[in-house]
Amino acid sequence: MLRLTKRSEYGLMALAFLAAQEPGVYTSVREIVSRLGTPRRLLAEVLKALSQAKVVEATRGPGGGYRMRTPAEELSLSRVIAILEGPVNVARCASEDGCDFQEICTIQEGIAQVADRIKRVLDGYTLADIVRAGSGAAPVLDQLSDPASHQDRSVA
Amino acid sequence: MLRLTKRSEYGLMALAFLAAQEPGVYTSVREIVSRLGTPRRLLAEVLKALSQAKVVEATRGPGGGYRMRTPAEELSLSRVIAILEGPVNVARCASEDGCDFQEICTIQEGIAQVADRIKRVLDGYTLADIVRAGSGAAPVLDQLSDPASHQDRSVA
DNA sequence: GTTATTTAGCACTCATACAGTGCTCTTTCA
DNA sequence: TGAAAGAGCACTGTATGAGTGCTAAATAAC
Repeated sequence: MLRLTKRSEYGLMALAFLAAQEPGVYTSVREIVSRLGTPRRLLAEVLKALSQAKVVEATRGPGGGYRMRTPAEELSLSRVIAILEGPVNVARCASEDGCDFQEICTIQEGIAQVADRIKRVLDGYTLADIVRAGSGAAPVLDQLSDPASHQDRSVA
Repeated sequence: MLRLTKRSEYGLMALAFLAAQEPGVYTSVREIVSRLGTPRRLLAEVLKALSQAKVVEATRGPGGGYRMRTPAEELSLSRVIAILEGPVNVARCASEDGCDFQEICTIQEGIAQVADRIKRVLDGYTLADIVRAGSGAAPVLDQLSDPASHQDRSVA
């Protein structure tokens, strides 16, 4: 259905929040949840996953919590999504499993291209870009690679 | 999960097949299925939907079936997907319903940008492009707008 | 060392939507 | 009139997403 899961959304929200904190400071799940209003346990799981993937780091006990580990500028959207909902496979065709119709399917190549292009969009966006966009500024890579600006072939 | 549904895949396969037939000739579901190996009833539903959306046209009775109505060059991927699985909303944030965290969410803008960019990729790809790719050729718009070629910031 | 705080680990439930199928009706051509 | 083909209708099973409860282990403060 070509949509991000809540896990990814919550994860990105939490990461944006953590990235905005004082560097080095730990913020607890309780505190993040009280700000964002997301389901507590779910966010905890998301953060745990991000912690295991070394995107954030955790400390237990009073005063503990999470803080950024990977700089926002180096954290791609595709990485976050891969951690929270598995690797991005826009089409089964393009996935490792391969498609069931390999022999006769004429769209495989084309779909793979599309999937690849979407993948690259996600690769190209960093957490920093996401946050930046929220503050009004345009993401860094717009000038390099926005297909939109060149493209008016839309039919829909 | 950021993936196309089978409906879309089957639909695109069938459309590619129809687009490759003699212009004007009707091809029955039975025949398409016998070639593609997709589940019969499911493909029938998909084609019915495409017919109602005037992408293909149908005739009943012996010798009947489906044929293209919208030229492959004018049929965008996003249109097909919209018909077969509803409008593309990469993130709920970006959807019409709006997100539940509007007040505090700092990633909304950024996500909307990403969603928009993905949407444009899908807008920009036509059935003709998909088919072309399968025959070895590069899609028409690669030279205009492939972000990939400019972009090596991938972290993942 | 006891206590409070906080992450870690584990498994289950509920809701949604995707995938697939059976049967009958209507249209159309031979 | 009969056979072929799409149209209409609704249901079932499965996967995955979303959300929750409880307990254990670590750590800091007292």
